[in-house]
Amino acid sequence: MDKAYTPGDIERRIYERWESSGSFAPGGDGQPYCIMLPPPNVTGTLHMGHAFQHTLMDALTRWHRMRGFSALWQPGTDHAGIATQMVVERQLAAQKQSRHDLGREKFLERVWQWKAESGSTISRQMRRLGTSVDWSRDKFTMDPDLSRAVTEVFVRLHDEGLIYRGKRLVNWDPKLLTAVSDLEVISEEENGSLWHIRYPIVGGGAHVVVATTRPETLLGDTAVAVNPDDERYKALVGKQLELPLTGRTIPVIADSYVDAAFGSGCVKITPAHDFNDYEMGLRHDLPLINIFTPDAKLNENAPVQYRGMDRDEARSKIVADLEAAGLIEKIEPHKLKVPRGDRTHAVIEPYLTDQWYVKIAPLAEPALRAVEEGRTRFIPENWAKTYFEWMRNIKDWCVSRQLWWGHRIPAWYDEAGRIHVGRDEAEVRRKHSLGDAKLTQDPDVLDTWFSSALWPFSTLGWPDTTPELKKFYPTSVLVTGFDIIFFWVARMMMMGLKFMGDVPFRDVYITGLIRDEHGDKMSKSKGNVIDPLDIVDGIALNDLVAKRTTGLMQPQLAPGIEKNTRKQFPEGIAAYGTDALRFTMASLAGVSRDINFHMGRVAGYRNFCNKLWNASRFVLMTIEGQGDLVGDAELSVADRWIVSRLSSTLSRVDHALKDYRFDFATTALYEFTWYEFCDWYLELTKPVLQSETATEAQKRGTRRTLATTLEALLRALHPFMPFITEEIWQRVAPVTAPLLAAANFRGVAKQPDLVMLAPYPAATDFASDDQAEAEVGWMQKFILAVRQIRGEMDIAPSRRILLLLQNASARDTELAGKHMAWLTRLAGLESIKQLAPGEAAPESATALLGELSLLVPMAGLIDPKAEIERLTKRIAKNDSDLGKLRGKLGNENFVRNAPPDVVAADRARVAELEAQNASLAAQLERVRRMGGG
RNA sequence: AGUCGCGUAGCUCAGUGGUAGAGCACCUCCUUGACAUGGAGGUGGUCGGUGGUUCGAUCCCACUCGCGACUACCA
Repeated sequence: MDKAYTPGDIERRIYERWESSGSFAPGGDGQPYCIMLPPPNVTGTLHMGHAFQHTLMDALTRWHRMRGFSALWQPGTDHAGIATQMVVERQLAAQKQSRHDLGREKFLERVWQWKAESGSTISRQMRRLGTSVDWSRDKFTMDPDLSRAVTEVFVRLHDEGLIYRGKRLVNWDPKLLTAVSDLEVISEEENGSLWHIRYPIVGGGAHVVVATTRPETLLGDTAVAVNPDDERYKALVGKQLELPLTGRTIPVIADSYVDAAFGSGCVKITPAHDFNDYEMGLRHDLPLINIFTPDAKLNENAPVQYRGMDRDEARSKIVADLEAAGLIEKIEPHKLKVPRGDRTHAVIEPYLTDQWYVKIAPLAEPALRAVEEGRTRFIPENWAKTYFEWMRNIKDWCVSRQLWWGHRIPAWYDEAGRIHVGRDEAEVRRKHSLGDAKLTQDPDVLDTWFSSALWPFSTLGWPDTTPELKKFYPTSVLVTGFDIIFFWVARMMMMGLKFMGDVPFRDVYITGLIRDEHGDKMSKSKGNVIDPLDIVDGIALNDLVAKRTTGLMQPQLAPGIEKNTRKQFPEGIAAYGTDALRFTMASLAGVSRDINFHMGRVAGYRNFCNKLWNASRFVLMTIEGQGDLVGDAELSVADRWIVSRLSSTLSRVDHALKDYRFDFATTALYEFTWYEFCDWYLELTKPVLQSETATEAQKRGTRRTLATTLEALLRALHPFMPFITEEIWQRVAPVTAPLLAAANFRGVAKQPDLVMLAPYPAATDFASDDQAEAEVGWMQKFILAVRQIRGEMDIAPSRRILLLLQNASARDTELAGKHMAWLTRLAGLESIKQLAPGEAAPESATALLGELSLLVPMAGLIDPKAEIERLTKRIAKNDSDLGKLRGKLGNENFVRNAPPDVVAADRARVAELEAQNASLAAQLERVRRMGGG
């Protein structure tokens, strides 16, 4: 094995082996376990959020697979209607073409072609991350079978009256020329103005003032509203006003929606261009005057001088004309929330159109109940509240989009304009006895999320009753971000309950959102995006700069981005490998909502990979050529200790993973590997293996423990770092195979070829050993105490020192004698000498281990001043602790009310500290007499 | 306005009704036969503030300050 772990070539080779062996498909007849991959956009690329979530899903899948579950991780991609169509339209625009130049059919061909070209990018990236999805079941939302499910759902919902067509105000994107759902509208505060406009009262000479943020919509006003209780305007209700610039008159109406305290207390009402006004219009039977074309230019309902103007241009002109007419009272700066399309950022226009809607209340109710009753569980459970909040206030879902890329709505119009819904044209004709009447299919497509909502069952073969559907639905867990609870999770719940009669998943694990190291969202315009594969493979600084500064929407940001990038990554990014990235991701997966990503963390786990690699190198070097591991073997206390520690680690991991605490699981494994296996156990094996007096059975016991512990550790780490564990395991497994076979381990006579198919180690596979833990614990404290003296006294590691034991108990004497070889080796001792009771000790630096004093003679080794300082510090620390404890014990309420064991523990602690301080004080006095003074 | 979350070491974060933890950073010593992507030791915190409950609060409760997210609405 090489001296350092180099991930690059190993990873590709191993993935290829896994995939070609068919090991990703659910095998065996174990309990089903299923995760649905949230389908990424087919033309997208993998970002940090994917890397994060996919790591967690892969860890869960591999963990269950190794535990004998029949585990399916279902992959697939989403057609992402708007996003994908926009990409292709942009490509066309570069050639000065629009989709209309091509026509629907040709345009769709282009999109399919683009899908074919770029669709493999994301799956290639997923493979690099070790993703163990069942590629043989890969799905795309517009595959024929999934499209069939979409049509089926639409038709059934329509037949039940849960899908209807209606004319009402929708969120209209004038750039895309399509309706979008409420969720696709992002409202953010922007600076605007509040225009106060005078509306003359008919026949009076007086006027009322209305305040508006959208003066151009004045042309569509059909009333002015006041609060019915507003004394100022009571007399005005029912009167007519002159609507400026239009020659129309409009009534003053009273409606309690109006807040008398805001502005002048008079509101202009434009029912065709504002959601609240629309509602008010319905209440008061007001006419609707639509003044916009679909691309938000003024139409023929506007006075002729404004027709054809863009809404912004019209605003300026109208304000100027009002001003000229003396009808502007004032203009104030005003902050307002501007609704924009989440894809186009165009200002969304409430617009009156015919659209298809899903009647949501009857679907939401069971979905709400399922979570209330715990049939689906949110983790962390707080997210259930967010879900409830939305589901209780949910509004009908506009599902039609005036796009071309997507699932065509299965509705046909006859020449009389009647609508017929059916699975296909033939069925429609049959069902409605339409003969060969001329039928035209609805040109619209469905919201992308409509098909996504069916994902948990459409991918498993619904509407057919397939074996997979029976086996894997409901799925085990959904892993996703909180940003799509409404878009996706809630809708899957509704559709799953409606069409499968059961929840789509038992658990919903909501992950945090990956941000940059400052907590900022990663975005192209901030220039802080990191491509996960650049962490895996590394990237040179100049390439990184180029990647971050090309294709910017605002090219003027490039210099700043370049500067920050060069500052943050002066050397570019090193090739840390997939396992380091994955371990980092898992270690970040706690309960918090925002996750700040630090490259330093990855470097740390890259080092961890290297540590594991080198520990394995040591184990293999130690074992190879040293004979058969099967045979008489005697386990040392260290051997029994590491096995016991492994057992308790595995128990921690098991609990952590059952709670989706990937951070705890990785910490447990990291601590065991580095701090127990490497720092202690490997060092403890050396004196045994190099000993001239140890028996062959003792050496075999240690070699065997080294091998089996490492082998189990590799299996335990595998869900988190699949590549390095597979690579090392391939070398270790042949060594341990005969042992496992001899023990008929877990009834598995034959070891599998891959660690990914090996059984996950269980805590119960390894013996707990309290006695070994106690003895090794004693040794550790002994060694640490000596090291502390060495460290603080700056004694070179190469310098062997003499250690004197004073006041040793029988047990101290026994353990010190029994473990002499370990103690001298790990503490860097020349020898250990036990002082007889009453025997005088030379001037020494002291450490205490309970009653036992460890003395390091100072002569020629230690500066008395340093020892005085050290002792003084220890005593001061003890005094401070003693002060607190005595205060506590002096409070009779504490002694009376606290649990007896707590009181007893504190008393014991006081006694111990007092004894220590007495001993330390005496020592201090002696050192002072000797050198200090 | 409503809902939710956060405030713990220089940084990023765990955590607990009973002696404050990790990683990174920092300081000292060390190339010793797995590993300098390493080893040994160390410095560093009134756990945002105030009050309450309790024998005891960083933890539970109330209030408060600061930060953030989401939902709705703002003429």
